[in-house]
Amino acid sequence: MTVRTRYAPSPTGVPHVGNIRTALFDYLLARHFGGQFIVRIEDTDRQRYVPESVAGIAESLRWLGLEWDEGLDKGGPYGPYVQSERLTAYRAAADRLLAQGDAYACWCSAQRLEEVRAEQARRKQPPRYDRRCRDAAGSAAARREAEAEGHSPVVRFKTPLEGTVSLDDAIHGPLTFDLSTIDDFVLLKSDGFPVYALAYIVDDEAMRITHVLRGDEWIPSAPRHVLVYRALGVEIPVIAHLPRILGPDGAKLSKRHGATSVFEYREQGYLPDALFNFLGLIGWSLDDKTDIISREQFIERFTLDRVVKSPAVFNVDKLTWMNGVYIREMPEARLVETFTEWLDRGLPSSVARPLDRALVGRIAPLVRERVKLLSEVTGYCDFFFMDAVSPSADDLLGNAFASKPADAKAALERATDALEAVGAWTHDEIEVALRALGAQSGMKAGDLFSLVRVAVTGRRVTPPLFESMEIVGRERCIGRLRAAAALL
RNA sequence: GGCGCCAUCGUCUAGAGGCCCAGGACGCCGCCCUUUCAAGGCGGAGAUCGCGGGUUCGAAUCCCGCUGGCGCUACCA
Repeated sequence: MTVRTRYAPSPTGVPHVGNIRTALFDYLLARHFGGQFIVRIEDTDRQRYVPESVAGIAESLRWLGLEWDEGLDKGGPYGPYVQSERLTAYRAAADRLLAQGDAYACWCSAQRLEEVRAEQARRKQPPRYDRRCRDAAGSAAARREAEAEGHSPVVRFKTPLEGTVSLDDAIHGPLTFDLSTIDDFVLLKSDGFPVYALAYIVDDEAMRITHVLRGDEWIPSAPRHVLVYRALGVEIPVIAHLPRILGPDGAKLSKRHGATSVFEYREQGYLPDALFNFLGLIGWSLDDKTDIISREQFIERFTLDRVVKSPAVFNVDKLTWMNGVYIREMPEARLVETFTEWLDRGLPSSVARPLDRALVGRIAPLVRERVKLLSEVTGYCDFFFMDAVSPSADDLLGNAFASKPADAKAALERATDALEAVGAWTHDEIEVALRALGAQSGMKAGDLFSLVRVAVTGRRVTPPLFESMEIVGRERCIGRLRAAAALL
């Protein structure tokens, strides 16, 4: 039997990293066993439906490199892969349950349901449907009211009153629930749309899904699902409830903790490879020491039995570190391409486009090991691209010259002279000249260098100075040195 | 209120009775390298394995109880 997993998001907003981690595990499990990874849209909640988010889901999956085999824009043999287009199947399943006596029509109004719950709350009873429509008399009465008010019925599952239900979770092991705590839940809403518990089971069967992965907030409703599987005569797939991803305070990861959307991470300059690796390590591990893991390795090694039960806090610092690792390990050509993209976005419009790739190619080696986020690239190398820089006097003087600007000005002038005299404009020659100047003028080398650094780059923190100067070129360096001297 | 899930350094985790007075990684702190910042190297602090009982010659690992955190309790997923 081939393994078929599915990622079944609700199109209600932007793709959340917690959600996408489930997709990642679905993907890995399917690939590990050489099976199929399917994406199905669960748009049965018409209130929360956001049409544009379907495209966002596809985009985030593609960006992360979670290529699917069926669904979304790909179609496939078991389509449609959108629940709103499968309504007849749910209706048919509901009718079957109705005919079998496993379900019944409930005519109670939303208002009555609310009143019942309020009353139960008042009495400190667990809020639950009171099963008024479960028997003929109650149903008939409710129906008269409903028809007077003009509202349609829902279909409810007729939950057995006593006994237990169990399921064997692939991660949590056996889970058992008391039927007396489960009420008669809704299967089909009055608008004709199914509720999750009916829709996913019908679809998973139709689509031959073998493994269901979802967040463990679903555990409490799992027994209902077992009831539906049985009533429908559907074989229960492997069910795995994944540990959730939390914010630093232990609560559900949300906006107030920082970025939650996959796109926000992309915007901040995280690499898909890094996010893939990081997310793959939330709730799963390869062994006791490996944390940089290639996609191939993930696929080769991923199994459900190494998924942990406990929830995990999303540790952005580690993601950021990991992103730096991936940037450092990126092949040269791809690095240049990536840096060029980010520079194109980040550099002021005064810099001529298209950007000089050869130049980026010379800069990249100097910058790659200092960058943790791609969004930082521009800040490290804008001065290579600009005609002039505009350092502040304070930055120029730093601590060393704070009280003696005249000395700084003199040093800048002497540096200008020394650099004009340099033979070949290479970083070695530049360094020799500047060191000689430092030694003969009695300045600390570091003080002189940082003065020159700010003058040439406009910044206090930069890639290595001499290599940078070599790339910036003699003309521009000397011009910037003069401009800086004039500033003091 | 009811039901449920979870519980090893701040964080992610390794650990499936002796290899563990608990290993790795991020972060943090030192030192080295060094023209800034990184990267890199070396070292360090950091977990009475939530608590209390058992079982066992021996428990982070098995059992029971407790506590804490979190979740569910919708015609949302």
